[in-house]
Amino acid sequence: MKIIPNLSVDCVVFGFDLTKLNILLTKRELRDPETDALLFTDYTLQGHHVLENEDLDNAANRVLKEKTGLDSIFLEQFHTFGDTDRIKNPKDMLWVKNIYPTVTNQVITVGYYSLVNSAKIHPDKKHEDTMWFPAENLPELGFDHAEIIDKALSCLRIKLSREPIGFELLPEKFTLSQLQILYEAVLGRKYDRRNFRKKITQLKYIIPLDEKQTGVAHKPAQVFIFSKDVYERTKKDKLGFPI
Amino acid sequence: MKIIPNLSVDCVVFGFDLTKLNILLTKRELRDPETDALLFTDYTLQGHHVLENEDLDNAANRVLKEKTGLDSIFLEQFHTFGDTDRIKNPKDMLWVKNIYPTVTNQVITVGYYSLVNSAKIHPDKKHEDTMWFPAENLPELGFDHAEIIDKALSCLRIKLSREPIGFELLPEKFTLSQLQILYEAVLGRKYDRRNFRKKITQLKYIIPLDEKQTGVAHKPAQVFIFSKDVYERTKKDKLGFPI
DNA sequence: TCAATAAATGTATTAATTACACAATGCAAA
DNA sequence: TTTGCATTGTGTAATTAATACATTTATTGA
Repeated sequence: MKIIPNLSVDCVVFGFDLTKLNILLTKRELRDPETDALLFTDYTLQGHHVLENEDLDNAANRVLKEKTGLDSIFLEQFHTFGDTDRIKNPKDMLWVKNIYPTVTNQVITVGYYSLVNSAKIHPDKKHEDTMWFPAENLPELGFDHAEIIDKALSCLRIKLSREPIGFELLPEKFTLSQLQILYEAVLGRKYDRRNFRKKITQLKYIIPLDEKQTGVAHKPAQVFIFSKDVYERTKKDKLGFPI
Repeated sequence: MKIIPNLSVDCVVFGFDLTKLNILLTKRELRDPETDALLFTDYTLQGHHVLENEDLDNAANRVLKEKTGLDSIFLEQFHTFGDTDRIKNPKDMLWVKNIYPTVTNQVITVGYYSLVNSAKIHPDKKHEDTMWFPAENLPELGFDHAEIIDKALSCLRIKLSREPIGFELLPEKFTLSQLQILYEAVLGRKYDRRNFRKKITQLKYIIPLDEKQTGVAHKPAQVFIFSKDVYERTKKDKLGFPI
């Protein structure tokens, strides 16, 4: 399959480990082709060129599948980055010249973000250079990926404050505290415990189970599930979080 | 300047005529190259391929300038359409074959919407095929432009409900009724007159002038202006730290 | 001067948001 | 077995925002 040289997708994979928001990044190294000396190392998003005759959304799904092993996860297109000087940093220009010498210097990239429960991505031999970083504390990034991540996060915030997509970041069964920590981590603010629970428990699509948390050294919490089904049917009762 | 054959921008130009929301469309005709018989006619958005070495945002601005004469108006990227079967309607395939025989059949297009006060676009000899249609009552559209318009409108609604961008659609001086009609037209719902005014008049960045509407056959309304300046400053105030 | 039109205005009701503190549970360590 | 620790689970009052609703006023044109 031939790539389309001037078009790529980049995926910002957000993960939540029940504590904080993380972003999946892949280590990039450039070595001198002659001396093998390490020229630089940094981290990048999961991206790849779109293939000829491939839908854009499929390209994003393919990249995710290849880089994380995950299939059919939440994926949302958020912005397309098309400045001609996107690749302007000397290290990036060097990298492109070495790795993709055939690629035009004007590549536009379509940004997607996806939401996964971090536990689902195991540290994998095949992808040992790919790992989670706290969204609050990212390493040095390549290309314009810092900008792409900023935009992804601000789009995610708007989306999360309007639609119940946070469950994509949680295990199927979760506690209300976990849900609250998730909202706080993504939206970057705190909520009052009782007010948060009051709001959540009046949503019919967040359903309490007859089941408790196990293996914790304190009072175990009740566990809940999110019903997409009930949500779709009752979309009228809206979820709105003031940011 | 050479075009990039697989990349275009399409602009959904929204206009408001103090009554309803309109969309600017350009008539498209295809005639048989031999008999000159009219094969079909419909309407399309303002779009064009991106040029080599042109920033995406610049391409959108260029298209607007070319098609409407307008410069530096509100322009917002909202979605990129990249399905391989975007052009699947027989009439569109025929059109591409006739008009752009060199263009690959896989073109992705980046959607922008822009907001203008309709009065600013005069019916112009140079662009007599370009005209306004009520957003509620559009003619037959080419390509996937109906889908693009739907998405543009839903993105505009989200944006308008979060940020004061409606003023881009109004003349500099406007009345509160005009503003209300605008919000109703875009968001597709009605507001109570007194409640709407109560809400608006407590915003510091919507400033009453010592001036009244003239030439109307009823009690003239007070006129207001929007101060982007005040808005930017008061927005920042919200981010202050409590002591 | 009258009719028509849209502007301007206030109050009461309901709903949503915010602020706030302590007892109960289960595990782990002593 | 007792005690300490960590976290869950809960209610009420105060504030703010959203909603519903009707009459008088200024201007133009007939």
